[in-house]
Amino acid sequence: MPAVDLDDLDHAILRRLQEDSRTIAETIGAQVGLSAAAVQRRIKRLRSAGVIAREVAVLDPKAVGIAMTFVVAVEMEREQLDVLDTFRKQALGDSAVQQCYYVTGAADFILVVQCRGMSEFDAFTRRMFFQNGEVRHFTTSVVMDRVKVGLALPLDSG
Amino acid sequence: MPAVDLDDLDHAILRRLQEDSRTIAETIGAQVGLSAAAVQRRIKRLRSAGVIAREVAVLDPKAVGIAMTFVVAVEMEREQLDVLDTFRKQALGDSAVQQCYYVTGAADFILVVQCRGMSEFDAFTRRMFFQNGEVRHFTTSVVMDRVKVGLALPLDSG
DNA sequence: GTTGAAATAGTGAGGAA
DNA sequence: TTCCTCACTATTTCAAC
Repeated sequence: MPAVDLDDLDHAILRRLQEDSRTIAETIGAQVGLSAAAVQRRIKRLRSAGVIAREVAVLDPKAVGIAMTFVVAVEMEREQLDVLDTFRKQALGDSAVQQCYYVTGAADFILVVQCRGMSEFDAFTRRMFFQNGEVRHFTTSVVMDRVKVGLALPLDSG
Repeated sequence: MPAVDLDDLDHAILRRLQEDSRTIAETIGAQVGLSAAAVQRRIKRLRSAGVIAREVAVLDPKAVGIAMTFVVAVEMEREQLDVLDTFRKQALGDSAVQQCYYVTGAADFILVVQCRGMSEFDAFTRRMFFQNGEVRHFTTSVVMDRVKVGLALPLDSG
């Protein structure tokens, strides 16, 4: 559902909720100059309109033993619909795959992969790439620093 | 603070909260076999221990007019500490940059960029790459399908 | 230490002026 | 919009395991 018209107050509310979805309506209202009830009304509307797709907890990777992040560019053997779809489903079903994008350019897919260590990533490459006859090539980038990680979207005009 | 020991109940709770942080304690308790109060206590502990880093609203890109996603691999002119740090700060401060990873391999940085359209991305490349004398090269992949997008981490052993 | 039950406090939802 | 009330959820307390 595209094209939901949002005013500056909605933007301000969404900006806050993208930072911390647990911020109570009263606090948001004080910041944007609205009553708590009005803020709640707008949030409810944003939720039912699908602007707020979901509200999730973001975990600290180190705290749950996820030591390593990888960015993998995957090139498929043939760009056939069924081949691509199969890979898509495989990525969706694999818990190590945090993100998967189907892209133009040299690569067909770009994955963000989370693992506890190298051996786990090794097992991942085996089941995801080597076992799959349709993967021509993949290049791995080991993440040394997660400089900026989030799903927040820019709400400003520029 | 790494190394927080979590039992299977914590894992189950976290799995649920990674899906939907608004799930009430009673529902989680019914699923994992715990009272609402016990679940609430564990969630509080997970928050203060930093295992739950944050709780955020995830917006629908289309609903807020973000039509395009790009994955950009950036290669810097020189791998000097100050050059890398400057770029890091620039990425952190730019709202179009949703994610930024400092990586090994051919590229130095990999960015996930959100824009309303091509012209906005064009403006982004100008201010981020062309204006910066230290960027040697960058390759852009246009995202055609966001197959899997999230920040959920695998909590299973394998 | 953790747990469940009950009581208290806090937050959200809906209506009326 | 503000205010008020009601329902729901979270948090604390306490006794027991």
